[in-house]
Amino acid sequence: MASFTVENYLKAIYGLSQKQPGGVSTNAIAEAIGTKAATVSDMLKKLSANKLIHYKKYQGTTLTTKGAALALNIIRKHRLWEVFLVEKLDFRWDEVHDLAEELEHIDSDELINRLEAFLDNPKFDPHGDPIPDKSGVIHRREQVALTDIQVNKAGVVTGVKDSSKEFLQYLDTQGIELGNKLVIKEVFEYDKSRTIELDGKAMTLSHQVCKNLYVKTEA
Amino acid sequence: MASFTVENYLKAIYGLSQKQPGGVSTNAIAEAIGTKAATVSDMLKKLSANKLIHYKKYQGTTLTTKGAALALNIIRKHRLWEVFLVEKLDFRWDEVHDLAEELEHIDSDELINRLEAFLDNPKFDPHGDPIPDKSGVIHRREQVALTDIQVNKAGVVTGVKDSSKEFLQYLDTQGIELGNKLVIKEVFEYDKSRTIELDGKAMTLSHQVCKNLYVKTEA
DNA sequence: AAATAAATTTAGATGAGTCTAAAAAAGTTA
DNA sequence: TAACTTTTTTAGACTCATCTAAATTTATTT
Repeated sequence: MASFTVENYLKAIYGLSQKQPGGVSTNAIAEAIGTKAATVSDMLKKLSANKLIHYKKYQGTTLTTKGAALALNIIRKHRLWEVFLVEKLDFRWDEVHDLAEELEHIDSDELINRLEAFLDNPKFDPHGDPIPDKSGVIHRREQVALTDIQVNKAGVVTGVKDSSKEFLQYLDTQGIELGNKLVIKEVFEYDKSRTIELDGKAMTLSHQVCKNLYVKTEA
Repeated sequence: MASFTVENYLKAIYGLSQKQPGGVSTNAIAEAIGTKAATVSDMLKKLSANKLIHYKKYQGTTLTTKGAALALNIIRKHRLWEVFLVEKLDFRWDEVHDLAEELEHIDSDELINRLEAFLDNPKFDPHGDPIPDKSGVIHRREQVALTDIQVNKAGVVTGVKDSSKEFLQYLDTQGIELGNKLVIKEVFEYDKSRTIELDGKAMTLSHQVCKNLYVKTEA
């Protein structure tokens, strides 16, 4: 079995390669994991020897099929545990990340499959991120950032791009949560802020907020 | 926070000191943990330096108040997770030990307290072992081994002394589970086996089985 | 293209937890 | 009590994941 540490590297590489397709840089991994580039360099050699990544010195790295499968399984576990924490133990969506980071390393497919069934086979985690199925397949939702839809278009809040505690708590203060229906009422070119109507209430959201909020529009 | 390894040492020392009061020997710990005496010796020095155990070279060891509190918290987590696995995820009582060994190291009192509430504050785990409360207090049940009750006495099965997979599976084959009512019908002095009546069915249990089955008798 | 800057890798060291082999202490037996 | 056995500890070495400092490669700028 991959160690705790190896799992974290694979997860980090997966996450970074999603954000910016192409090889992932050593420095980026170091920053994501909170370690030094030298340490990452060492580890990349080891991961490569284990056929978990494709790696050529100075060239950046990508996951192999095997590495990606492991990463997806960790993400699957992370997201299912998050659902458990929110749905069953009443944690808030901004509280569950760190706990899920621990729980995701519990090593048992049987456990996670039963947990999935117990949770009624959820397809998305509390932040709207899709949960990979047993084979590692992710069904992505068609969703766009609030910045990408037109005035008078309506949509349903389906997820967040930034799932930091700070952003989630900000959304809470505004009463914005997954499933809310909203309509873009006006776009201010000056600062790219938008006014929206959410559950009948009007409010203004900054460009930064709109960039990080995903909605599904009706056709 | 105590490391995974330190937690396992404390748990092992706690368990061994319950079985045989007095100091716990280095060899016993080594066997319990599946490591070598030399390794344990090293670790005992470290635990002692951290004031988790009382330790004098060649003398055996006991937990300090601090060490015992940590051990009890781990046992609390272990047993609550076992309840979760059996009650919510439908694992059998012989399947949950190893998973709970992993889950018990998840580091969050908030998590475990919420889990406890979610499980309706169970007082015993699936093997009948008592669950320490938030302060580490264990409410022991008055129970005795089947070997210690007289012919014609009745009792309710409340726990097992041996919670090995093998013993639990044997009990399953005999249809014996926690909560069953039974009466001792006869004791054979020859091999100390007993015949009992359980849910109306007569059966014979060996001395070894009787030693490892706890019952609560009516007054 | 040469010089400079940034990113990456190598080299050598550290701490945690483990091991084997050997030494020392405690316990047992003749 | 002397000899032997068992238990425990010490000594020295190994692996994993990390670090800092220095060297190397790649990228950028003039």
